[in-house]
Amino acid sequence: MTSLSIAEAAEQTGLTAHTLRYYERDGLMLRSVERASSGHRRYTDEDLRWIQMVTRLRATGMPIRDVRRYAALVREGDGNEAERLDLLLAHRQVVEQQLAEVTSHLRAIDHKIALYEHTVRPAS
Amino acid sequence: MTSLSIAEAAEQTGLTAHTLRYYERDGLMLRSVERASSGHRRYTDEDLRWIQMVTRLRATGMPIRDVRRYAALVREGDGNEAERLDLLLAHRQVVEQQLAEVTSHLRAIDHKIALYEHTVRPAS
DNA sequence: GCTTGACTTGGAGCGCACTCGAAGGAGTTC
DNA sequence: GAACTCCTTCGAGTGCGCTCCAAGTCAAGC
Repeated sequence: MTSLSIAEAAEQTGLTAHTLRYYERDGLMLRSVERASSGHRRYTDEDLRWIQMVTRLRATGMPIRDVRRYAALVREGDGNEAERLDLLLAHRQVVEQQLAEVTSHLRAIDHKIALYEHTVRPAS
Repeated sequence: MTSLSIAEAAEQTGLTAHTLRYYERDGLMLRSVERASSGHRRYTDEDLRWIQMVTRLRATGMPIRDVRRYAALVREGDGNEAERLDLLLAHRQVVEQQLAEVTSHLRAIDHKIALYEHTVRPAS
């Protein structure tokens, strides 16, 4: 099991060291990240996998507070899988709705683009 | 040609009156909205169509400052269609990339959901 | 003429998600 | 042992996009 410094974890996850510390103190991690004798953080593979999940939730627009709720459920351990599922399903629905909305707005913008392409290169 | 009060325009566009005023003072409108003798704003159909375009750009994640740039180009009048096209094409590319990213993250989340569904209802 | 309600302005405030700065400690390199 | 680098914490600052407030104006109804 490798364990990484915060800078290495930052590089691996694509987040900044600042953000990793921020996530930890904001309750988004499953537990406090382990420390070397120097007090420096040491990230395990498990930490990295969790951060990846957090990244996915964030990248799909889940607010920090909901990620925190989800983390709390996972932290509690077995028995609340139904709640976790509810949370993820609700999120999924929001995301799909947003995708549909953005897609439809994008189509309208595409129409505008087509008009401008006609104006700019009338031959086409 | 109808002309609407700010409250009516807000209802029509789905924005708040606050936001409509904010857009105007932040340079997102094509020109100052006309006023009744009382000083109250009167929105024309043209205003509403423009606000719809702004809404589409915003809903697809275009930052206010870019909407302002686009508004400035349209305000300038004929002759800069190529620039407007560039701006929209650049935006379009960003949006498509984001859609792809969100979609891929969502698929990963769906895997997680499938796992939980298995835990919660093992029979399925 | 008084009240009511919709509107006006300028400017302050807010929620979110970071992002950064200052001051200091530990470990490595010469 | 001095310099350098990487890390620590606490707390403040930033950028975005609204969102709201206070004080005032105007038109209509009673």
